[in-house]
Amino acid sequence: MAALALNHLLENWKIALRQQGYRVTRPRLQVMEIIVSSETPLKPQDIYQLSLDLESPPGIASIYRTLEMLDDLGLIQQIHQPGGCHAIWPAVEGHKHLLICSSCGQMRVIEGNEDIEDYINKIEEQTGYHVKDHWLQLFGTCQNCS
Amino acid sequence: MAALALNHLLENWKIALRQQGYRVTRPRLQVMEIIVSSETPLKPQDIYQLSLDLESPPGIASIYRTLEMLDDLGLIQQIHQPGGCHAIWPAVEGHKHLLICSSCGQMRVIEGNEDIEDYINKIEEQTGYHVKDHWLQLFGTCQNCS
DNA sequence: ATTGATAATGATAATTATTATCAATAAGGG
DNA sequence: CCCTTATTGATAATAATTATCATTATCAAT
Repeated sequence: MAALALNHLLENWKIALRQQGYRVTRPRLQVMEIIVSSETPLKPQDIYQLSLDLESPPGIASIYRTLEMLDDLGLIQQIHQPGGCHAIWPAVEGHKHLLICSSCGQMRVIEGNEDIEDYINKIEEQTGYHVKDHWLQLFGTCQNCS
Repeated sequence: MAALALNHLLENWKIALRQQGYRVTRPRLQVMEIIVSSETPLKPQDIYQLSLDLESPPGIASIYRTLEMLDDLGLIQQIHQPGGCHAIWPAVEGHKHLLICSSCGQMRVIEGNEDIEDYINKIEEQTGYHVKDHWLQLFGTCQNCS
């Protein structure tokens, strides 16, 4: 991330904190700087390890508290990666997609579709990435629950 | 899941175990039955709780060991749900999608696209679900790593 | 069907991750 | 520069997962 955009994001976060009545403290700033400076998604323990290089690192509890605050403010989001979640389901063949009811938890597996392939091809052209796999999950309400 | 399809899946799993030299034991059967009978994705502790209703429930360690085995055999997959992962990233506005390099971990945020909307509309018609949100993540190799 | 080699189990200790507690500290309005 | 009180750090408590090891049970070979 470019340093300018990075500082801009950090300034916006500080403003958001003050607007919601949160104090801008050194431990919070340390955690926020680590997050916005990172090229990759970080877990709480990742942040803790990185913070140990600082002169006066925050306590582990403050890291969790800061993450909870940032989440409440909608300033961070979860990233779902292979190995990251512990809920399991029988494996399905090929590129099926998942449809989950937010109300009752029921899950349906639906056929993958070429519509997505077109989209992925476009992204590969635009970014130079070679896409090998994709996950699509849809969240909503099933007929029973609506 | 219909009882017939359920039993068929379980039989296939037992065959897969034997083919790979794993023994088919009672604790493994108990865990596998709970998984294939479930309407919703289950976490290890969910399975443990459900197993306590059985006459002679497996030990917690056997549940984790069975899950590891099923994962090695490719018979189960992880399901990613809200609150399930702990990796975080600055929140993005709107329906952006994620492009993650499997090699270096670098992540890019890309614009959501109407191509996906068409696909979702089709799914809503087919299933009767009302889709409120979606996640799309693409995994591959960035230009640097390829 | 019985035996025997050994994979697998159960019980539990150890480890790791997260949350709760509370006296001491520091942010920021007045 | 105070004063109020939100926040912190240290650590205890809780929860989840993994490791250990003597005992048990599977299943191939007889």
